[in-house]
Amino acid sequence: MDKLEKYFNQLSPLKSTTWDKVKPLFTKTHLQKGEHFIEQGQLASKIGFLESGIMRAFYRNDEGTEYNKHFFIENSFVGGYASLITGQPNIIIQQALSDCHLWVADFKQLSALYDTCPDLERVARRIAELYFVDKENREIEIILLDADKRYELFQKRFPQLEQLIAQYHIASYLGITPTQLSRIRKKLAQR
Amino acid sequence: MDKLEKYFNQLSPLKSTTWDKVKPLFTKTHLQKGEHFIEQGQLASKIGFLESGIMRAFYRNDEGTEYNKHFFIENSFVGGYASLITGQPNIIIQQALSDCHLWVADFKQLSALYDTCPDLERVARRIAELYFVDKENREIEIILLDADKRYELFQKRFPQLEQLIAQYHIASYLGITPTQLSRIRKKLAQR
DNA sequence: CTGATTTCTTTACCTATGTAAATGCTTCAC
DNA sequence: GTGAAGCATTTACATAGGTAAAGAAATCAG
Repeated sequence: MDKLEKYFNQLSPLKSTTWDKVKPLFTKTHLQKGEHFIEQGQLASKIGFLESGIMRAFYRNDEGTEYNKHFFIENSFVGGYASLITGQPNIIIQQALSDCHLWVADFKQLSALYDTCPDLERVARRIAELYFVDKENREIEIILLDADKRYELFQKRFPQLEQLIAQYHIASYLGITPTQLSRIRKKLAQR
Repeated sequence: MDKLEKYFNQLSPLKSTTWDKVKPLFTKTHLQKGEHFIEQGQLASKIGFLESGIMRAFYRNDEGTEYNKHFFIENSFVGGYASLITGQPNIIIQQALSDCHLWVADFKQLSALYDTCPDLERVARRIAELYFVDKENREIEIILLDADKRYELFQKRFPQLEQLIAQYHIASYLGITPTQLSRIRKKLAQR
């Protein structure tokens, strides 16, 4: 769990006494390819730190249309963040796209430490802030860039990923159909 | 500045000693219709609380295409949030769409209080978290809903706004052209 | 009130992307 | 290695939405 400690510390240094309280809350977990970390409709309760593997977060509407909101690679937090924060039922499914190793903690226990460990709450604040900035950029990309450009951005942002996951997952992340992604790939290959 | 105090407190209660430190950082400001609160390219330094009026946050790319990311109505924070957080130059312009009354503070002075006032940092955390949830929902809407549905959502979310601002601002918020919005309005009127 | 300016709508045409179905191509279990 | 299942590509057609320009309506300055 060195990776987790490093991740925390680069956001904002944690006192060792805080880390001593945080550490025991996390237990090692394994997810097999295809398994879900969190389901739609339930209240989120746990937070995970992805040490290795690939996961996706996706939304599925009533008609069964899926949209891949995000891919997680190593050194990312997973969990129904919005549900944890708002206490509303979770609407985002998270699934392992490969075998995954995670450290998992109960979010209530973790956030209960905010009262006595302001340095931990600071980390939480920074995470929320950075997540927001991330989303803001993505929003602009979605609105202002066409799918060709978003595809190129995806390739830059997740260089390794394209080889490891299915095309239709990438298409869903880009907000288009596999058909359209195939057309785009053809066009780019011809240049 | 009662509204500001109320706003803080409903996110997470502030100690009165904290409020005593926060309050003097804010000074009253007026923006005329059309004035900018923050420009593209500069480092954000101030944060404002919109007491009355309407503002918009928009992105403008190299070709001059604008995208209205957000409308602010009374009781909202304005300011180059991403720039304040990351220290990178601001890319989002914020402009008054009507005469506006704001309370404005220097963000560095405000965030410097986090060290001594954990209750203030908690408010900051909650704001960041809620902003994130907001963006997450908007992302899903943009990808999965067509413009007709997004328009109806806009009308529900900002009931008063449609009368007060130009159609092309709404179109830009929806990520479409005024032409398309006009078509949608025509279609909806015929039902 | 009147002319000028801005905004909204309409039209004609074009492009990106969706849908559905057929065809290949991989991969994986056995 | 072989067959089945899943995946990617292609094709034909349909639709949402863009662009440009013109016309209609609303707003504003004097």
